[in-house]
Amino acid sequence: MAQGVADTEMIRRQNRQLVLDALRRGGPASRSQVATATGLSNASLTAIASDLVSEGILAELAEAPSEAKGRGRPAVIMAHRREAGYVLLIEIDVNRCRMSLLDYSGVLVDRVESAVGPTLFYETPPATYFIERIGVMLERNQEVAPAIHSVSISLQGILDAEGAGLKWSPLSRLAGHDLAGPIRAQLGLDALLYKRGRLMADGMRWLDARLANAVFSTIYIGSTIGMGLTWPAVLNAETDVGTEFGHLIHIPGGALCRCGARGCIEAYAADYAVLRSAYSVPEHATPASAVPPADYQQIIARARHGDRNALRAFTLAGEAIGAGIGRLISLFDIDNIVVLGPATAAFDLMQPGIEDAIGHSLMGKMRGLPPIGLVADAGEPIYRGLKMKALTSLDRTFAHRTASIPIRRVVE
Amino acid sequence: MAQGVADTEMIRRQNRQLVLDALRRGGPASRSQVATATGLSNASLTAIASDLVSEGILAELAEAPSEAKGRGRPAVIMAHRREAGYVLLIEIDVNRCRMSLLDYSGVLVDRVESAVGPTLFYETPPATYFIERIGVMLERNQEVAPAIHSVSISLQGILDAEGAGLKWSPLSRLAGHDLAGPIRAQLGLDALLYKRGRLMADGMRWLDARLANAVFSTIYIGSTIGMGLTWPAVLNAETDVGTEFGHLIHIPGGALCRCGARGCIEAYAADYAVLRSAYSVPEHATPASAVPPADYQQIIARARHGDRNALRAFTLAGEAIGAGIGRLISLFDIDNIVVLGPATAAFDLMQPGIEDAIGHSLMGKMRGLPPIGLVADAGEPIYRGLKMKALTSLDRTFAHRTASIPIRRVVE
DNA sequence: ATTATTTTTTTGGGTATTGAAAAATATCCC
DNA sequence: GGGATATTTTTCAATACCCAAAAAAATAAT
Repeated sequence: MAQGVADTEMIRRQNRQLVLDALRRGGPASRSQVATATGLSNASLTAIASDLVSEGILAELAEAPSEAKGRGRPAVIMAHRREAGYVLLIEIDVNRCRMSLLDYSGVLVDRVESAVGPTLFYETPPATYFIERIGVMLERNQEVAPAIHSVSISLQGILDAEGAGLKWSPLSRLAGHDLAGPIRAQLGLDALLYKRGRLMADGMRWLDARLANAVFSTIYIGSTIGMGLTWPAVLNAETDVGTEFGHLIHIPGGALCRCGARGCIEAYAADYAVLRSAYSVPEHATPASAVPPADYQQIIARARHGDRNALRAFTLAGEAIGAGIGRLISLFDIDNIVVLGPATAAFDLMQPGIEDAIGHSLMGKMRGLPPIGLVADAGEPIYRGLKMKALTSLDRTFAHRTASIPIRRVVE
Repeated sequence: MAQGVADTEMIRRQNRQLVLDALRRGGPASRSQVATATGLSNASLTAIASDLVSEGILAELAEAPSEAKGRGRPAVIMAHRREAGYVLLIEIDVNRCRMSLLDYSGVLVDRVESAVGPTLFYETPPATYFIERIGVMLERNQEVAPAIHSVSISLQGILDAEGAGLKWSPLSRLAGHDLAGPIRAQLGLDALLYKRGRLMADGMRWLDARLANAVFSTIYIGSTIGMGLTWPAVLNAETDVGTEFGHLIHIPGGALCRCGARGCIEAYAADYAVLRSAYSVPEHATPASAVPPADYQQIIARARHGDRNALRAFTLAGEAIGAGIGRLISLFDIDNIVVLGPATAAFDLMQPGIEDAIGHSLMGKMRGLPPIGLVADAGEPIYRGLKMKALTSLDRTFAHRTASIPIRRVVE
């Protein structure tokens, strides 16, 4: 019931998607390589590939890779046709807004970066701001502008159920507005909103081959706490969970969080929380609005020199993270955890607290602490996650090949 | 990649499943009724139904429902052919073990109940016990025994990743053994293990039509705390999450739980915890091994008469549940919650604590408390959930109609 | 009897996949 | 240079499935 009637068109749609996915994952390949990768027969690949090429979705590369020259009919390498479509990516955080224009093969075509101030959205409604910024990009790339299919936006906060806006965000005044609606209305572009924490996890799946088929969670620890949870993709289902790990209550009535609640994990483990603890500021004191990286580094240095208060601050942070992981693994079967962000530099200082907290929960004792990897730079996973979301969404559109969605060609 | 190649056989498999599902959900129906229910054409239904009937999976009912007599060719009502296969259900808890033998239409064929004592598995290894009990049932039903496809077992505790046994259980010595293996080896039956909390949620989806398409959670509050989380079924994916809500840490280092950890939700909200609080026993005192229902009722009565300690006990319980719900909705988008078990009688006493705790978390403030339904009897949802799991698993087997899995017929 | 009505089956057309055979296009080697 | 060999692609014939429309079946109403 949940799924509809299966018919012959659906077969083709699914197999087209299989082909596009294989190329997305494995890069340019010949028909027979794709056939073995997907499990489809060569005959089917002839049919599917010739459709995709004639529809302008795939292109045949003129030059075969020189190393692979052997006897026999030379393989024709196929790849995503770059001009088949374009996607626009927007990453926004407290400091900057970065826009990237990518072609269908994932190559960066243009990029615009702008500074974001704390009062930006006091002056300009978010949708207006995004539309203006996108306008700049469209202006700069007028030839390909009509071929842009969607705008994918990376955001922090809590998405609303429709994915049209945010219900809450650490960026002042960003939440509470419909973003997708105005963008669609004024620019005719589909806006796809993604939670930053989730993109981090998706990005890691693409960046680290060992994670390709794992169920894992990423935890970003910096000025906020962001968590993402991801399962291996099942062709149809988008296994997505709207997680808000940083504001999971660690200790009821505990330390004051930036969000206004008390006892959130963030209020113990974010940079401002560590500083607060390290300087023995009461935990109910208003959180600092921003922590200079140097200050955080200084606390790390102090802790490494044996400063009790600094060490205690990281222990408290570790306990909050550990208890959070304990709660997480009580609810999900997780194979791996990847910790990202500035706090990776202090991970060894938090580790005892983490392990201690894990050991105090039943599920922690049962399952043990999953292996934890460290990745200092969170920017790359976010970008990769956003990029692959946008491109695979385009793949899906193209796989459907309903005549009603004509492929917009730019160059002829 | 994750999903395989789609071909014409898969279409039929999927559409057969659609037909079987429609009958499972809507009860016996004619070909044209099923056609409109599934969206398949009448022509396809003729083909699919005639296959299913000739394979002995469906049966045509001799008598059409008398009320529906009108002009025109009379409809031929089809239903699951009862003798197509059988399933065995086992529900085990601290008090009893109940075995039910069901035919393919879901009708109860035989039932055996036995008492379970606290030391049962000290004397007999669990697998041995189950095999012996199943043996009794097979003995009593020798004619249909060869047609039993699987044994589905409802258990409390933490399932291992393979679903072959438990990693932990509140029943002494039940965990840590392979259950599915020996049952398969000695009886040739597939054993399917299910977490009781999860079955409760699945069962409620079948029992309450309003929940049919909801994302919801059930919370059992009694001598243990059991949570289940369920999403509307997507044909292929089994959206299952191995949840252990009762032993989610509520307050790190807090009240002593039966599991040995400190601060679990259970240690505040289970019956023994309420008694402990109400009698002002220190929260680190060893939990009572069992609480007579009358004792629990008495605390409820006291609270209703204004007894401060009793009221406080339920407030603490409510806060633990509420904080747990707050954590749950921080990680999942949940439309509804159903509370089951003995504590429903005291729900109004816990409600202020629940609402208070929810209001203290960011996500609670954002999303608000989801509507909560109360169902006193948890037995019925568990049974229904287990039954439907077993039968739909059989449906899936039959939908596959690979020639290698012959339909075992009993009566000829 | 004949007509109207409703369900089910049959028929014809269209689209998929696949294995096997054929075609295409290189390199190898004398 | 020309035949042998090797690989990749394409073509072909067989088979499976779905659907719309037409036909058949089976009953009630007139």
